[in-house]
Amino acid sequence: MLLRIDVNSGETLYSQLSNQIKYGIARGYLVPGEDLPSVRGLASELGINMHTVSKAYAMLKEEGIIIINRSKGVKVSEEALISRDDDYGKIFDKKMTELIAEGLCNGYEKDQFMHKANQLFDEIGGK
Amino acid sequence: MLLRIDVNSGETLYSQLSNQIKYGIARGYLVPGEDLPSVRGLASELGINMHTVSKAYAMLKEEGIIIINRSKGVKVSEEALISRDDDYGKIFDKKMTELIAEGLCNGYEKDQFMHKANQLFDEIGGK
DNA sequence: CAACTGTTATATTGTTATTATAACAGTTAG
DNA sequence: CTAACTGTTATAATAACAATATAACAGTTG
Repeated sequence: MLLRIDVNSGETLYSQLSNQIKYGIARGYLVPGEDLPSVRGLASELGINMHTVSKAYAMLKEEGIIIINRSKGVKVSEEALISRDDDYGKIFDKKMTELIAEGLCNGYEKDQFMHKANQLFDEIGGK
Repeated sequence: MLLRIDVNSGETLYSQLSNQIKYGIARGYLVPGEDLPSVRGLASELGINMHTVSKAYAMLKEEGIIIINRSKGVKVSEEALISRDDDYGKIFDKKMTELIAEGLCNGYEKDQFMHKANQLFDEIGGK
């Protein structure tokens, strides 16, 4: 899977990486069990520091999305698409509430929100 | 409207403020045309610095959500709930795509996403 | 043993967040 | 007119964070 980062996006590099990997899994570009590049390999490929990649991986590991083995490497968790963390519910609620509130302040009513969600799910290929 | 900030949340103070004001508008706690506290007043009330409040207000002004008058003060824009910024469409798409991808990685399928969105819209009182 | 894994440690640089003062310019009430 | 209020601008200090750079450590594998 192709990963790209933009140093001028305002978003931190590790956050960009983390988000793109999540998107890749959601989209099916990355499948559970699949190996991910090594921290050194990916850092070299992207032209960034090893620790920046390591931090992105650590965050994904914290969410249970990837599995890190100290000597074997990194792979997508077999349960990457399965609900497992109850604490995530609150985080998800907060994020969605923020998106809804901000959307409403920009003229996105419920109908439009739902329509856009449908559209994006279709693009991603979610069930 | 009651505003609260948490210095240990990880989220920046100005971002917390901005999000809460957006939520207040979406929820109807703040109505278009309504006056907002002065930068000094709100800073004092919250126990934070004037410039932190000013930054939050500047961001909301940038989004067209509030109106700032150098000598009269700050109020919610009359068009706070009306679509006006075409550039926001891309930002909204990106944010929702991130939420969908992350949700899928945590076991939130389309059905659950839609159900949660419906529920939160009901709570907020969106049409 | 050599080459690879992720991890840990230490240090440096640059940016951002937050606070602190102070001054400026426009508006409004007394 | 003055005093008290607006937001804005400037400058500075501190702390935290992001990113980089080296280096070493401890497992695993060919």
